[in-house]
Amino acid sequence: MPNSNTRENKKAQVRERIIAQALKLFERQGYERTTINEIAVAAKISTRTFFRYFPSKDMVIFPTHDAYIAHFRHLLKHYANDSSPMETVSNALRHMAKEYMAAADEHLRYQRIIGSSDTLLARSVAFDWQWEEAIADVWKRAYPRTPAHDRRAAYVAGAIMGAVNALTSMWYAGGCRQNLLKWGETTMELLAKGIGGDPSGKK
Amino acid sequence: MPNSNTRENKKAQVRERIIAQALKLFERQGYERTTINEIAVAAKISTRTFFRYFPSKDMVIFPTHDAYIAHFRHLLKHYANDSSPMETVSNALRHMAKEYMAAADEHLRYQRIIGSSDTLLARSVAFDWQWEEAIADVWKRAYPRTPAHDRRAAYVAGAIMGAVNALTSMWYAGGCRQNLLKWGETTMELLAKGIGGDPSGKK
DNA sequence: CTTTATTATGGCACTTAATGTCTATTGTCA
DNA sequence: TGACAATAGACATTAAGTGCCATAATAAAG
Repeated sequence: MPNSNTRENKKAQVRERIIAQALKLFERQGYERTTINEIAVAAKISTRTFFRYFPSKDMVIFPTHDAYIAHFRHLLKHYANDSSPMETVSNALRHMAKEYMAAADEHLRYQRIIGSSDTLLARSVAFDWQWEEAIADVWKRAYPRTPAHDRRAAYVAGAIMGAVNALTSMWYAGGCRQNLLKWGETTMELLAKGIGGDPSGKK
Repeated sequence: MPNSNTRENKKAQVRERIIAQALKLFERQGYERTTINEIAVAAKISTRTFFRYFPSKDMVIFPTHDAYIAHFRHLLKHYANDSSPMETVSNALRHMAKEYMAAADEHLRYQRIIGSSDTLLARSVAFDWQWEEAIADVWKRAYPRTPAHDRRAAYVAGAIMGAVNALTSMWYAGGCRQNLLKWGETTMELLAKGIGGDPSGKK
């Protein structure tokens, strides 16, 4: 008997099976109309076991979000020595945009499910706050820690993430076919130069 | 027999009673640990009747949000003839900031409850999208309807709402004691001039 | 290879949110 | 007053989520 079927291996398999079956069901019949029991049957486990792998139904959809945020924080660190906070964040976002475009199909699949349920939509926003926090930290590290600077860091991070969210939701709406990277650069440029101007003439 | 105690009147009374009792319970023992049954008992109705007044537990907290958004849209219309979209939105937000400060206690009360529950926190963000949409509409109306302009409208609205959210959440965190209006003006100025600059020297 | 300790799983009962159905009540109007 | 529609309550049901205990699978030790 080979050691290959060790406990962790098996657990990972079950986990993947739950996710795969759940996504299939969500796509076919909608998130709300899929019961945990159905998922359990499809994944050949008991409903009780489902809750040993995921704390709730919605968390089947967000298993990788923490990893994404960690990755983003890592990128911010990598670009930390760039000329300005704005450059650091821009470069990290550029990097993420490329990766998102490379895995567009998978992102689109998840986003279709999330977009079809108010519950999931609301949950997904909660994750965005962590991105915002990561961006704010860049500004906080770049300037002396005064209340005014910290406030500014929060405004700036909020504005960037607000724009990025608007950006990505349009990208998703268009089936991830547009050039996210280009849109992102336009957006960051807009934020850097100020949003008050008149766009006529250019573009 | 006076028309005063008509059906609608009675319904409104029950509705207010539910809200008042629910808020009291939420504050005392937390949102999650308060059951609908407890609310029903406190409001002297059956649990079934609760759901005739509110579609779900969380909607007891957001009964006025739609009204706020309608009010905001009205203000945007009122300032629509200002020199630029940015001015229109700034003025409307200034107006809202003053009103928020005037009713700080009530806002703080609600925010305390919302902030204590992930569910409510996630839900409240869903309402913000409507504000964002209203802002985007101002830009869309101001410029010819091309995809590029519409995208720009979405970025700008996202950035403004992102910054405003960061702003208000700090205001709430500080117990609504700071000058929201002043913070708001600083923020809008920052967005207008561009967030890429170096804040050193000023402030 | 057998025994023992550890850990995952399944079954069961229970709580709570939410919804449908049926019945009783209560205002409203002729 | 009596008929009608709106409203509330009681009861049953589905589904999410949790605690508890018995058991099956696995790893470690003898």
